[in-house]
Amino acid sequence: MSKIKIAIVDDHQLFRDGLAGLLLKHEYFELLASLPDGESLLQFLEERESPDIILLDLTMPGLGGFEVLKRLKKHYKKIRSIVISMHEDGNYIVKCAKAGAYGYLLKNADEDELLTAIHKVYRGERYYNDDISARMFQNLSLQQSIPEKLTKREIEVLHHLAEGLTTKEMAEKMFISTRTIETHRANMLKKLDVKNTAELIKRATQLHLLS
Amino acid sequence: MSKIKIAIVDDHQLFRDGLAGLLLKHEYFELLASLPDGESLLQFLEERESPDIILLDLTMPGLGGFEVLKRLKKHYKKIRSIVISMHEDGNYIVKCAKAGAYGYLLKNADEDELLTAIHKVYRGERYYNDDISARMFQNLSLQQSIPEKLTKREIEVLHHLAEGLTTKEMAEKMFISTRTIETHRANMLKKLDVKNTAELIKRATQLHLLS
DNA sequence: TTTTTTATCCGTATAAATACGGAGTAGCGT
DNA sequence: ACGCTACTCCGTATTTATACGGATAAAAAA
Repeated sequence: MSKIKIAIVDDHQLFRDGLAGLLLKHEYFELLASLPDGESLLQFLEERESPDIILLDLTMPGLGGFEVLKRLKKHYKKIRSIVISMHEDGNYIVKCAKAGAYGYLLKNADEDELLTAIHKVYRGERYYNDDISARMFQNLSLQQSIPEKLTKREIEVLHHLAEGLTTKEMAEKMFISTRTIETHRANMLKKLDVKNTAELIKRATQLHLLS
Repeated sequence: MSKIKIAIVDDHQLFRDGLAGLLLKHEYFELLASLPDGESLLQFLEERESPDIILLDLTMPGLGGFEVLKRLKKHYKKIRSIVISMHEDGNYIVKCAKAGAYGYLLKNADEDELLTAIHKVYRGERYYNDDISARMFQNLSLQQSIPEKLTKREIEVLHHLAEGLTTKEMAEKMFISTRTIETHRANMLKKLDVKNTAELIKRATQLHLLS
């Protein structure tokens, strides 16, 4: 029975070493490469043999994890990636799934979970544990609740709102009529399906519109 | 010259192994123990020799990192802890510093940074990199802006506010007068030093009062 | 070129929030 | 026992937000 060929891509050596140490303990894995960034991976893939699975960090200097996922999806369809990331936010998880990731683990996943994920993905299945799935669904549910995006001006008003400005103060600051501000506010309430400004600010925070 | 005696405490074996592998590469470190939780550490300290430095995770089942820090501060004054955590939030960093941590690293710290931290802390200095320090100061700055805590009732009103309820609706839901709600709202505006409800919700979110 | 979207502004009206002041009572801390 | 805090509720007033409807013009998309 052939070994599962794996490559690790993570800019933190500490973490790569830990992963490598674990993988080397199991004889049905073959560690092809342990690489510090996306560029190294792409170069490796051009010159050497392809792994079955890539264990991929997201936040790396230069070519980031998302970009790597997209390139793999486009040019190396047979390679399946499992993202191993610090980010728990549903945004990241959804973005990874869309970019072609076969699985998503947090960096605090334990050995059993990692092994399970690798085997499932190797078989062509997806791996997302219950917690990760819940975050993904919660994020998708949040995104679904926005039928429409906010416009540039609305975003600007939103930021001023969050700073505590009144409609009158915003109008003065933006050199437009209070009525215009009123319209922008009303439109945002409708778009984000909220009752008032308090709920608007909360929803906007959840949707990362106030960063 | 004696070796620096180190213990690792982290519930994730992957991470412990990575750390251990790195430490064993350097001959001026002596790895006394690699332990999965706080209870194991305390037991180890009772029966075996004390390390100079503990590399300590925060989020562990059973006895958590904060509790461990406090116990160490109280009973093992000579042992210095460096927290190594996933949490980037200033709240955690400040809480660790207060609980007695000598240093704080994120789990994505690289080898050089880890070594620097260990050496500095071994000399009795603190180790917080620029980014960690900035988050700490930002958090302290936020906390300083609250001269007073919110009361139980105020928190309850705050949550309802964030759900979009009006003063009238909250009064009905909480079986109290609208005037009472008005007083709670006014008090919160004063306590958190904000101008209106929009800014209140934003500030409350920053202060993690709406989790 | 046409249609849609975005940004602008209006009249009129009601609801809600904020602000100034005040007060009584129960529970908690010293 | 006393003082303080938290919670309760009030009168009066102004400011602000929200809601219903409407409109024009420029820019972008189809």
